[in-house]
Amino acid sequence: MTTTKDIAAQLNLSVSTVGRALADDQRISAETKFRVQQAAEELGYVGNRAARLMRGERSTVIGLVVPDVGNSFYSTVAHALAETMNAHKRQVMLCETGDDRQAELRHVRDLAAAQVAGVVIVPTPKPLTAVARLLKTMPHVQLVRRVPSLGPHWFGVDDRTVIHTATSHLLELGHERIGYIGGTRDIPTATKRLAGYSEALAAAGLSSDPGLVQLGPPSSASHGAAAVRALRAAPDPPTAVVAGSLQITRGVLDALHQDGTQVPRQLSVVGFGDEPGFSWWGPGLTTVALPVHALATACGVWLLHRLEAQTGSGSVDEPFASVSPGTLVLRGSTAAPGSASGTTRRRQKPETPRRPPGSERLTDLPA
Amino acid sequence: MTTTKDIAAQLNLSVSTVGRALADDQRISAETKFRVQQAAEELGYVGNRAARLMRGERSTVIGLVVPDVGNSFYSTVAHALAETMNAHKRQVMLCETGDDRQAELRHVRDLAAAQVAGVVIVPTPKPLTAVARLLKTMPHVQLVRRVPSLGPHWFGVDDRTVIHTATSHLLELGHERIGYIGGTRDIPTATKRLAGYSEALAAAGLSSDPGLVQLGPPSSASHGAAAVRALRAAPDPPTAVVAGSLQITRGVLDALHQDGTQVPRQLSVVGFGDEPGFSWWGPGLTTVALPVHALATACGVWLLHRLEAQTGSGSVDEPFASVSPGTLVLRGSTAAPGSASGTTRRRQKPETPRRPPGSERLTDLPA
DNA sequence: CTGAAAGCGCTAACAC
DNA sequence: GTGTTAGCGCTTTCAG
Repeated sequence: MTTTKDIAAQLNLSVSTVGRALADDQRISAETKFRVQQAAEELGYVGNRAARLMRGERSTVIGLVVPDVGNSFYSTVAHALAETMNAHKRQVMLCETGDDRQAELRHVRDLAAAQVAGVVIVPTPKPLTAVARLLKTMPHVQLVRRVPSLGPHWFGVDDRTVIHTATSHLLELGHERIGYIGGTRDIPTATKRLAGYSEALAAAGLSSDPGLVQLGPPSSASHGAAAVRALRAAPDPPTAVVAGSLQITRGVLDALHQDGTQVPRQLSVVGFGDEPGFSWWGPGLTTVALPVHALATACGVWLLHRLEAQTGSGSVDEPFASVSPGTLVLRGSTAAPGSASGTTRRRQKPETPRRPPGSERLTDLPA
Repeated sequence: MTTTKDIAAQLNLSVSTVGRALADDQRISAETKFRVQQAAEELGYVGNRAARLMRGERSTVIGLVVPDVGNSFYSTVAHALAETMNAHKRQVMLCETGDDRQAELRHVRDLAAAQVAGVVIVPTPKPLTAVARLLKTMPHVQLVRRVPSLGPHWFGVDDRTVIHTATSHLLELGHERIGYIGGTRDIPTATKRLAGYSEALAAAGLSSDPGLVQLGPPSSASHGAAAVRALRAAPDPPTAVVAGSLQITRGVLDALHQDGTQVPRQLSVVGFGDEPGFSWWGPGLTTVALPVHALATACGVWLLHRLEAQTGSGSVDEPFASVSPGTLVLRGSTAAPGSASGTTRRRQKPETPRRPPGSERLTDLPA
């Protein structure tokens, strides 16, 4: 590795002159600057970030802590953040927790050791207290999931409303036995979603039947598959189901496809999140689309703003939270229970598409 | 930020004693060690990586340079690598190029400045020469795409064979007019894939009709959509198409779904890569599955091995290249041209699934 | 067993 | 316009 010293030696200059020349300092003669640039290029000089960091310069690295980038939800987040940070000459350090608290702690500790400028974190359900302590020492925002102990700054979706809307849609179609497949109650997000479901039922004057609720790991497609089969196999099966996470949706779709279940005739389905392929599934999946990319971008921009503001007057530290409503995308997987259309219509008959292309209806949710 | 100095002051010790205690050095008394550990915990001490780096310690960070993590192909790569590095207490720095050479250079320069231990890179089509120069100074491997100027180490798939097999499958079914939708020739990978297509045709004694080949940006779904529509609209349209990239496959599927094209009756389709959802598309997509996760993991493991070997005798630097064959997954989207089954069979009739679940045939390709 | 000192690469005072 | 010096936090001689 070439250093400023090397290039100083080669040109018979002092290191400081070289440093100043590279920093384009006013008081260095144009000629010296040129010679230095030349030599630097020639020797393949690359400034040493570690040294600069030690001198107190702020790092340009942002930590991103997510459960799993393999999950397309989080890969979208990673992409959006990388994009945003890239535009501001910053780097992203990728950390996967696999929803394991120990792994989360290790990563946050590493980020602290690396002196990162800031952190965007999708926390595990119940982070260790050490994580909270460490995060206090660096600017950070929570994304999607929100754990109060980690701080007030958060960007996410309105989970309660999202599932409420999904459930209400089915209620409006006339369904009375609506199943819900979601994450376990230890995850705050999952609790809110479950509440949205229950409240929608309550608002319609229906009592919620515990037999219609299946909770399990939210990041597991197999939970979704098993749960929808369990619901269908029950003595008094639901006429519709709401999926409470992206992976659960995947599992449900796979199971129904494999079992040859007729949707929406035998069962109406509302998904969570909108992925490439959800529109081709059976009659097209009615689902709640979430503005993941926009959310992550907003989160990144906010963090950047905070970092820059912090450099000046350190007063822009007021708690901030942002919620995005989802968007209900109406496709073919939902219909009135036992409806005529559901029984007579051939599912996905290619000659006569149910709707012309691009005619999907989008319904904005109330904030 | 607490430093060793702070904790030394608090305990009336010297920094060196504290350092040794934290490093669990032999010659420090158990009691002193304990007190130091205590104080460190209490003050929330986190070792400063930058300082250690300056002392010549190797970084634990690995750079990952990809076109776009939003692309599920690369998000799988990122996941696999994060997982692998995580298991070895290493971090991953995520860099997106968007297939832009300037962005690629900036990122590689940043990685060099950060003194990363190694780099896994999916290079842009024609990297700037500065990128090659920089990469020479650090251990690196190319992934998927291969550019000779960047070095000999590479992990990828056998692109030629993959598309050759896809094409041969259609030829065996009796197709004679087979379209190919791929990436432009400036991308090495795309060139090899095109060669696989041409060679398969040649081997069957068919001359390749330039009108059946549509080249464009490989990461653009809209290219795939436009291309398949163009092929179908041509005076003498193909009876089958092969898609030459993941995003192209997505575009093709979307277009055919929107247009209500009957697959495989009107057109047989072979995809590239296997994604969640490809099995539900229409009659199920016949496609070439690629072992992306395994490939990226192998790549990561190799790099780790190299890094550790390098510490000892620096002789394990022999060129290495690994190719993985794909796996042809046979589903419903391919059939003989104008075949009886294609014309009479109802597409994806749910009551009687074409095949029982899990009965997809997998065909291993020859290496 | 512990302390003092040097130095990694860089920059910001402080000379001249 | 350029050189000298000091010090960021840590490890690692070399002395006690």
